[in-house]
Amino acid sequence: MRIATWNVNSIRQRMDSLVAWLAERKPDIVCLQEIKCVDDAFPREPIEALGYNVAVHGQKTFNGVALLSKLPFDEVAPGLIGDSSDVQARFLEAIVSTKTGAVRVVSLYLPNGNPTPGDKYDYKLKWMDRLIKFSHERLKLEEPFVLAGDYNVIPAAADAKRPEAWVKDALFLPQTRERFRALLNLGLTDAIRATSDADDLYSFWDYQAGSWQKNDGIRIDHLLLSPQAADRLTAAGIDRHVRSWDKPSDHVPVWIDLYIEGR
DNA sequence: ATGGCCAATATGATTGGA
Repeated sequence: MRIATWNVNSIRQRMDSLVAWLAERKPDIVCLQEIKCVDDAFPREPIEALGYNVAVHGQKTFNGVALLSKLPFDEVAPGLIGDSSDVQARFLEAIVSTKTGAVRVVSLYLPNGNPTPGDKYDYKLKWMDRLIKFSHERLKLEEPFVLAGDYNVIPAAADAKRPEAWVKDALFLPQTRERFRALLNLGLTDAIRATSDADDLYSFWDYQAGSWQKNDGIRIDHLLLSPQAADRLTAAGIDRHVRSWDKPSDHVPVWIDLYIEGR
C-alpha cells in the first residue's frame, strides 16, 4: 500500500500536476494540504474518475485538507481534539479497511507559526501539544497508523540546506523541534529518516530567491508511523522532480510503501 | 551582498505563506 502526502498550494491551481503525478506514482492513499477552497469547490469528479474516493475538509481562501483513497473510507473525521473553538481546517482523519485489517490515516497541515514571538507562534505550539495528545491516544489502539502532512517543522540541521538561515524561524526554533521530538518519543517513526541518512532530502523550496535552482530546500513534509505501520515499511521517497514541472507547488509529494497483504 | 514568488480575494492592494 502506497501512502503519500502533498501540500498542493491550491488544488484548483494544481489539478493538471496532481492528475499527472497520480498516474505516475499510483498511490493508494493521498493526503493533501492547502487545498484553499471550500468543500463544494473541490474538483472531485476528475479525481473520482481515476478511481479515488474523496474526503474533504475545506475552508475559504486558506488552509484546507483532503484525503484520496482507492479503498472506501470506513470513517472520516475532521478537526483535531483539544480546542472546539479552532475553526481552521487543518486536520482530517480516516480509516480504511484492508483484507488484513484497518489502516488509520491523518492528513494534517500544522500551523506555520511565524512571526515569532506572537499569537501565531503560540497557536502553533498549542496545536502541536494537541497533536501530541491525539497521537498518544491513537497509539493505544496498536494499529497501523500514518500521520502525514505539512508539519512546518525542520526536525534537524541536516533537514535544511542552510540551517543557519532558520535559527529564529518558527519552523526550526527549539520549542518547535522539542515538540516534534516529543511526537517521535511517543513511538512514532519518521519514515524518510528510517530509510535514509542523506543530508539533501528536501520537500519544500521557496518560490523566491531562486531557491529551487540553488537547491536551497528544507524537509518539512513528513509521514510519521505507528510501530504497527513502521514494521510494514518497505520504501519511502520524495518526488523532487515534481518541483521542476510547470506551475509547481512550493512543496513536492512524499510517499511510503507499506507491506499490507493484498495491497 | 541583496532581492527575487505565488494564490485568493467583489481585481487592487492586501494577506498569508515559509
